[in-house]
Amino acid sequence: MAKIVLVEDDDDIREIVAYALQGAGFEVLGLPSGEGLFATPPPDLIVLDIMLPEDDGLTILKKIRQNQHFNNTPVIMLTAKSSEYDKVKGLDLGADDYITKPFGVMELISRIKALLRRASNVPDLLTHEKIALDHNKRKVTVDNNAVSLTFKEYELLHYLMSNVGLVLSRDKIIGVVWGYDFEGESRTVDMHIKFLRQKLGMCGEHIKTVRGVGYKLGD
Amino acid sequence: MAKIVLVEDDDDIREIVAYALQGAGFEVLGLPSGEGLFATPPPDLIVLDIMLPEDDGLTILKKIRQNQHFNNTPVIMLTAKSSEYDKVKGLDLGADDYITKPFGVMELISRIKALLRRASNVPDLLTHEKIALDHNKRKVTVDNNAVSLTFKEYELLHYLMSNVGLVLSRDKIIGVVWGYDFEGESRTVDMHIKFLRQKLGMCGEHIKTVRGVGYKLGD
DNA sequence: AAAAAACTTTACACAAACTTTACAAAGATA
DNA sequence: TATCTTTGTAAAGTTTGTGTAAAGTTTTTT
Repeated sequence: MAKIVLVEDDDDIREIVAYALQGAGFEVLGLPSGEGLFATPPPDLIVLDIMLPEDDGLTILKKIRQNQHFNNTPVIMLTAKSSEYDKVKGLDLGADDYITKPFGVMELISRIKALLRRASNVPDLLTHEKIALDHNKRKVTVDNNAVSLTFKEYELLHYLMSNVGLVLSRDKIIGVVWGYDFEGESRTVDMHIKFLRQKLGMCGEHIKTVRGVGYKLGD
Repeated sequence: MAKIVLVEDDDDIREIVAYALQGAGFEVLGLPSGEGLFATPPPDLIVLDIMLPEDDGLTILKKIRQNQHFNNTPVIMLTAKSSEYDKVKGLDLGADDYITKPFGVMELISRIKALLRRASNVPDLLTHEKIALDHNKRKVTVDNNAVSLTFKEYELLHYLMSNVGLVLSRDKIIGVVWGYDFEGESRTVDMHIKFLRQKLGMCGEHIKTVRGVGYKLGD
């Protein structure tokens, strides 16, 4: 079962949460401070109180992100302040999620599970017909042959493969791939579709034109 | 963070080294003699001057190794004499490493880190193609020939080798290798990639540029 | 204090990636 | 069929990102 380290200075809260997490099937190590956090092998996830006596939570988070062995460990920040500032600051430093006190234990558990799923080194793999896309490696293969794509081509294919069967309008595509501030109206999207179709070889024909609207993959 | 006790009689040296270690993120307790060493819980590591007024360093080391609570604590010996005799004697008694004065502070820090890593039983041998990286010894070889890397070059290569095949964005690289508070936006990362590629010789080409994103090793 | 090493910045060349233009082809409308 | 609209595509034009030399700065060593 997944190992979780819980850093929380308040003894009562720590005990209660630890108990609940154990009840949910996790292996829990509760720590009253960040001390000793790095003394053991990295857990699968860290729950970190933002308000700690010595080193505050953000400092510990920073250390986690700078540590070679811990920097990939997902972190959920626990905070009493719900002010936008703390949220943003925590997220920027690399917290994967945050939750404000008082929080329901069920909510914490479901967020932990979501995060574990997301972070579990199950490679982010999308496939359609003979096309495979590995998002961690940013690598695409057709029938097991590597295909080399440029930045925009890759982003475009990733968007298509994330929405197989759905029609994606030019506007949406431009928004997602080019960014919503993109201006020039022209054949740019079409061009990239063409390049993609070309590079995907016989799989290129799976990208279908929906006249008057946009494009879609499959179906 | 790791607690370190520094036993050194010279006030100046003690202050300077303690300051440097604190700057490196360690919690440091400086002692002018071995007295009081056993009064507190064992630290994560002890730096011990071999030349001390009363009990000399070797005697203290002996006591450390005989003490039930301290005998597993890693010890680095600090010595002015570089004679073989002292080295061997120190090592035989159970010092885990030694370093002769005058020493570079960076060297001390990296040896401390290596020792802490070694003591925390984190396995650390990374290889990729003909590149081998021994994280405990902090040594890199290409096709069994030692390659001498600077601090940042090493950190960068270590990060790459810890994530073979995965694309690492400049942001991530900066975060891990330079620290999240690094500011300057420039060609710094590229420069270090260049140096690395150069030093790795024919293996340099395994570091691949992923245009618009960052770099990756292999695949 | 001087010298060396490590690291960072600047500046610019160049190739890759991206965009536009212009027109051809295909589909829709009447 | 004639006409209008939308999409495909080749080729030319523009922008952007990366590589790298060289100079500048900081840190470490002598």
